[in-house]
This record gives sequence, C-alpha cells and structure tokens, in this order.
Amino acid sequence: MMELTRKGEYAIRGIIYLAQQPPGRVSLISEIAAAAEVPQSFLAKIFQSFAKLGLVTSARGTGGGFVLARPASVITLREVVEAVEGPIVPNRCLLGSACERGGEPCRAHAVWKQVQTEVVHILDDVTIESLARNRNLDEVTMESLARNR
Amino acid sequence: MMELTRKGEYAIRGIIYLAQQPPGRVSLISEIAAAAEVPQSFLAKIFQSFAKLGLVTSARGTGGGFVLARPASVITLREVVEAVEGPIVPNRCLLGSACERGGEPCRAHAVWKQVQTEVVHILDDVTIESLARNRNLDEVTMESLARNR
DNA sequence: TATAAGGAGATAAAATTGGTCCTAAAGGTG
DNA sequence: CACCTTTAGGACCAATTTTATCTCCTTATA
Repeated sequence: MMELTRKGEYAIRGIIYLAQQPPGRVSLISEIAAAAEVPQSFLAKIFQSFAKLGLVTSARGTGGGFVLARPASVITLREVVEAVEGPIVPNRCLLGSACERGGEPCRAHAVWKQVQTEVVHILDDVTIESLARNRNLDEVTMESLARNR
Repeated sequence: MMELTRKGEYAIRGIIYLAQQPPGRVSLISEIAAAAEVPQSFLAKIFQSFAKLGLVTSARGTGGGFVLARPASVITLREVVEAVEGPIVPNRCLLGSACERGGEPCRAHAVWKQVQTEVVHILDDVTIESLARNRNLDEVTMESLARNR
C-alpha cells in the first residue's frame, strides 16, 4: 500500500543528479538518464513536468538542456514527488467530497487527513540539497529525528 | 500518490459494519455487502482474507456467516488495511534491499522509512471500535428524537 | 542545419475491480 | 441415515485502468 511508482523514483534520482552538478551547469536528458540509470524516454517526460512546474529551466537546441530553476536547498522532496505523482492523498475521499454516503463523510476521513498532513510535513522538510549532499544516512536520520523532537 | 484502493475502502466499511452489530451476532456476507454498499463478490474475497488472518471468525452452512474474532477495540485500522493491501510501504526500497545502486541504498531511503513509521503509527492508534462508534451526539440525539415521536 | 527539448500518441504488461461457478462444510428434515 | 438447503472457500475469468516505456514528429536555437 501507498507505494511510490517508478516515475517518482526516477524523478528523485534525476533531480538529485541535477542538484549535484556545479551551479549553472546544463545537463542533457541523455546524460541525466545515463547517470541516474533510468530510461531516457521516460525521464524526458518527467523533466517536462518539472519544467512546466518551474522546478527546472529547460533550453532547446545546441547547448540546451536542464538546470535547476532554484537552489536545491529550496526545492523540497514533496514538490518533486507531487510534480510527477500528483498530490499526496492516502484516500480518494480527501479529494472531492466523494466519500459522502448518506450525507456523512466516511468514518475514517479524519484518519486519512491526519496521514496526509503527516506525510506532507515529512516530505516538505526534506530538501533536494540534503538528499544530494554526500553524507551518510545515519546523519540524515538523526537530523530529521531531532527536528521531530 | 499513496492511494488506498477500493479494496481497502471496502474492507474498512465492511468490518465497521460487523463492529456495529450486537456482540456475537452473526452477519452474512450478503447482509454486510448491502449495508456497506459494496459489491458482494468482491467483499467475499476481502472477508476471506480477514478470516485467514484471524480478524474475523467464519462459519459455513445454515446459521453461518461472520463475527469479529476479537473485540473491535483491539482491532486496529492498520491490521484491516494491511490484511487486504499488504504492508504499508511508501517505497519498494523498504522491502528487499532492492534500492541499492552502487552499494549504497537510495538517497531518500531514510525519508521513506520515516514516512512508513509515521503512517504505521497513526493507523496503529485507530481502533475499529473508535471508527464504528457514533461520531457526534447530534446524530444520537436525532435518532432518539425520531424514535420518541 | 545540427541539436535538443516539447508533445502527441502507441503499446505491452501489470494491477485493479469486479464476476462466475464449483466445492466443502454445517444444519435441518423425513 | 440420506438428502437438501444454506453459506463460506477457492479457483478461474474478464473488463478496465494504470504503469512503464517507446516512437515519431514538431519547435526552438545556437
């Protein structure tokens, strides 16, 4: 349950690669795909989404390619995931008022709302910069644990 | 992203109905399906899973049907969801060591672990009894008013 | 005129959302 | 006891949707 698809996985791998490049360096989709080990044609569409949402800047033609549109420190994991997977919604009932049966929202409505809030909060607190940084995961874990009290 | 399927939705609706019955009362799958407004043939399979996992007790033949195997107060939402949707896993990489690339786990590994822990914790804290209970006093009030008329 | 992204499909495989039909168990009846 | 009805168990089927790619054509640009 609640699984990220390959699209989300590839999106993260791809944008982390971009974040690891020297600032301003332009990367080709072919280069990113090779480095992140993801299918190029698939990644191309993922980066189209990124560009449309203003996460990356794209340029066509010779010398074209992709660059982060903002510093990696102000791009959150949530933005990246939602860019390709859509909003984080543990149950459809959180979208339209689609869970109303007999005039009442579904019994678990408040629980799903809580799950959504929690997950969004976690992903909002993770920047692409922190993921791109070369450090051991223990440190990252300790940090987020500390933030969460 | 991270959506519960209809199977999970139906599972919750179905077991809540069971929890709302007088203790020991046996319910037929046809009855549960009608009350919860879910396809009977689909619900039958869901309850098979419940039975196999010991969430409900089933009996065949005349007088047969389903009863909760434990008090609703000690059945958690997590158990119900995992019974039909499988373990709560926001990313495949949390299962086998399938996210290793170049000897390293994926960059976001710790984040997914944290998400998993959080969600599991929330769902573990919700009992079917709490979901089955009448939520607001207004409803109860309206009901007894209607009865007294 | 290369080059590289944008965008519109096309497609195969897998998962979802059901349904059908037969079997097995349990109770009731003559 | 034999038999019939009832009700869950289980195997299998099928339509639809989603996932995961790929291909090809267009557009912008150095």
